[in-house]
Amino acid sequence: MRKSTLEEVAAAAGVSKMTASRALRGVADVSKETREKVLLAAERLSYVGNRLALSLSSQRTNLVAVVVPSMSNIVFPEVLAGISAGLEGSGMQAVFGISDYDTAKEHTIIRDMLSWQPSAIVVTGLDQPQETVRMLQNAAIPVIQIMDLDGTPIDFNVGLSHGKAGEDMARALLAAGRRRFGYIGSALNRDLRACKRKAGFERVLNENGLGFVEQQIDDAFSSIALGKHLTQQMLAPAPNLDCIYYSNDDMATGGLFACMELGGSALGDILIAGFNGLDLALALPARIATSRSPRRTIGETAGKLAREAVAAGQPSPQKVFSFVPEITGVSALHPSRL
Amino acid sequence: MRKSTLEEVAAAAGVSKMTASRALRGVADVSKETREKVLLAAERLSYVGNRLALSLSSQRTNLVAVVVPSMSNIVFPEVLAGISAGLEGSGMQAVFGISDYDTAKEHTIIRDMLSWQPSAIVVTGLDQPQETVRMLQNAAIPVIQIMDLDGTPIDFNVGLSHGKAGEDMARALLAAGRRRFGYIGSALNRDLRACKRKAGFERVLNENGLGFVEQQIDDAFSSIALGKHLTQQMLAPAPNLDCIYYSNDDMATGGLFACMELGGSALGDILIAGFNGLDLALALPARIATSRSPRRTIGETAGKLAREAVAAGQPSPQKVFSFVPEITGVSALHPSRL
DNA sequence: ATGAAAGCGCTAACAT
DNA sequence: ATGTTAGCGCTTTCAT
Repeated sequence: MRKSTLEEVAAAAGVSKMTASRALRGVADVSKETREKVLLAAERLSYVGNRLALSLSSQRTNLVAVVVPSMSNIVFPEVLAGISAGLEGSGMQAVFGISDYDTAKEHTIIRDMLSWQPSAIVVTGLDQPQETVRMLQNAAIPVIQIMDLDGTPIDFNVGLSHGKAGEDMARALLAAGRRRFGYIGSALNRDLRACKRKAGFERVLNENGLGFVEQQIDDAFSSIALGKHLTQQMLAPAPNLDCIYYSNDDMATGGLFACMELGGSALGDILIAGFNGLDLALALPARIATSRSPRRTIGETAGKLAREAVAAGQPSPQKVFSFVPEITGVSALHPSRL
Repeated sequence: MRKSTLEEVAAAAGVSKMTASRALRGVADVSKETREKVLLAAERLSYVGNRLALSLSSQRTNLVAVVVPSMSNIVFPEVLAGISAGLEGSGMQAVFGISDYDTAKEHTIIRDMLSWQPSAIVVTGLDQPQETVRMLQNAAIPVIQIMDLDGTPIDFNVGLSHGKAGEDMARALLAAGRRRFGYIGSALNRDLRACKRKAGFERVLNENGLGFVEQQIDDAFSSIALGKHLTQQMLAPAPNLDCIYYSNDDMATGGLFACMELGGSALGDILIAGFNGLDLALALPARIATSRSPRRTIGETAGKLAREAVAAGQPSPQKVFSFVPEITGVSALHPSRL
């Protein structure tokens, strides 16, 4: 069965293409009778409009392009769900691409997405290579950079400072009496935001005459299993640690599981600290420290920005939307160790 | 800065639109000199082709529409990543939509996606309402229904039988000596596949003269926190159970955490059984039973099917791709209770 | 190897 | 309230 066109619907309804178009779109100045005739014809032919033609003709799309680095932990899916929610009711459609934390791939994906003439584009982070930035600037649409705040935005910026998140966590842990820190991370060469958190954390340690006593860093992407494995490696020689800072909650959860299996002092004495405030982390049977990243809200804000920037005569005057993650689960050192 | 068009590139290169088009696409019969002139001009104008025009003109898109019910646990993001991977290198682009387990919303989303004239469409499940099925059939493109196998597919079908998954898990648990079962689930009115698993499980229990001793079912969507909460509710009166079957691994993980906090007999004696085989479930500090759904593979298979159905002269002759989830973590009942 | 003409399906702008 | 004309930016087809 061939797809039917507006022309066929119009013919079936005995009106012109234009009248059929207006009736279908619910535009003013179509008599009730005519509208019903057209709607009926469309129904009978199971007509589905062709957005390619619509958008080409009207010079506008309802598309928002979104590029995220990964789908393998729950953080970015939540951002995407937030964007979808922020767009809901606006008639706009998010189109997603996954860069796998690869800047070359990201460039290609952005290029492909731009070729669909989206009305706005959301990209993750502020550290795109120059040629990607140039391409985004040339696109002449609102560019919304999300998650990170540490850098120079092209246009709109919604996120948090990961450097500061690391600093804040370090300060909170120091205030709780922690002094002997380990660090466990992964894929730091690709996950720049995890890097910035680590750098911020280390900055504060250094200011206090401290540093990481132990480090375990792996090239693979973060996962619970990897966090568990690296923690086992770190704790095997029974180092004198009272806290381990992880690159994120997945890794930290693995760390907690490792401690639970080791039992004894590992569990009680070493505070596990992560980042994200995943639902998982909050439901864990033992407390871990974490900073809650407002990823859903970041998505929603980006979605709303996109619709405003497109719909209204004038886009939002506010360019930067800054969030500060809330720190939870920081417990004081066990009295016996003070 | 206005977006430049092919015409402008052609003018800048001193050739016709057609030649520029051929040069840009790398089509045969363009002299090397000319090609380079065009490429240079395109580069200078930072030309990005307009896919709307391309697709309208050529009557084909590189789009694969994908509709999933949710992004709030890791299962569907993994399916999406699989689809992206299965499409990689084909030049095709996946476009995602989220239905929130709402069939009306699903209908609208599918309609919207079809208006972009995708080359294939991937939808979750086999239980779309009739009018949605009709719309899909009228679209005259390959329809790939994923995840579920229990029902009548429109065209291609990639997934597993959830009824059978429930049956198999029940048999495995019975074989391990379990007899007193509880059930904990959520959103069963919307998550039809969880329903089918429960029904299959119950079927086998009934065949063996058994049934669920206790049930806790909530309307909210599944989450670790909800699984934990419902488990606490179920275990508060200390019922005599040796196994709890959960609607999925998120719920089951919450159940395990509840047991860990309760400690004592709850932890050792009650086997927690879920569904999906999440990485999380496999790294947990105590074993839970689960069936590993091959969600990534399902996604990849769907992606490959889409590209084959579109690219090749003839699409895959195989219409149904059936997977059987592997069951792990079923432990025998503690000897003292036999 | 290159170009000109026609048209994809729709809407904007301008009649009537 | 309805219709007509032109054109969105590209590719297809047919010339040359």
